[in-house]
Amino acid sequence: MPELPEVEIHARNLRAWLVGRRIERVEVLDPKLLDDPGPLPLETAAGQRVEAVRRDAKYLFLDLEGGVTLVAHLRMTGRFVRDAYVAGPYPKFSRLALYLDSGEVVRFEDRRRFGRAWLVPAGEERSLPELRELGPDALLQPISVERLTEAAGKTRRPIKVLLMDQTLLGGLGNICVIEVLYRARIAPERPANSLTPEELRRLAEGIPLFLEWAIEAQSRRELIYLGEKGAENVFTIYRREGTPCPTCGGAIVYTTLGGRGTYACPSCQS
DNA sequence: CTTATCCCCTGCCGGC
DNA sequence: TGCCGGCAGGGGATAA
Repeated sequence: MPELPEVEIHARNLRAWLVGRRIERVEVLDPKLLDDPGPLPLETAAGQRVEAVRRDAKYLFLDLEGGVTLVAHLRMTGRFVRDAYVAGPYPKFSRLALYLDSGEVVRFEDRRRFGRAWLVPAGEERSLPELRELGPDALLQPISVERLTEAAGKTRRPIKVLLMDQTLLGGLGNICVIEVLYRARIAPERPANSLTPEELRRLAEGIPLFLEWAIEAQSRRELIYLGEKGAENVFTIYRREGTPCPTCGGAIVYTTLGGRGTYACPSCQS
């Protein structure tokens, strides 16, 4: 269930696998992937060489030589994998297959089928309705204290909900926000307009630092999403209800906020 | 306009 | 063991 760090790791993998390779054939294995259709049929990508792979927020972009870009979002359970070509049925949950001139296949797997892909003319990815209001990338264009202060001052929404709003800044999801708020010692339910200048400064500075850390931490082994077999929880408080806070030793508590599971240390975060 | 709730899907886990 | 509710790191649509 990827957020910016996991999507960034995907971008690095895809860059190594795809740049300079030609996509010989495109096979859409689950039409649900195209439920919200883009301007061009995905199969148009066939025969084209991959020039670059980019990431913006939680979106991936494959720039192809023919002046088109394949845009993908992993949603909750999507992932790209690479295999040597073998004949026979696809592994379960395969939604898209890109056959490469190297004899390899890059597949998109997605258990819950929320993932989406679109093909757009180069430079026009922002014309997709979903990307039209997307805010600046949380890592590549870190939010300034001034902009965060301005946005926070305008709303009583909990700060956790505000930070997950992709129109303010793109890339943070449930885990990132939980961990960033813990590091900044701010309670998730605090109304955004109640934060002090010092707290807003800690937050703005802490976001890119956490993202860098999370990318590094999760690059160290194979990327397996939490909840799947073999997953390792590298995070400090996420999914650690009842375990001792590493700072004060008190118990981490679980609540819900905006319909999402939330973890916090009530004595360290206020 | 903002904010809260529901929905899309499927698998897994814990409790009974 | 079997069933069932609850939950899951996404975002959009809809209702208030």
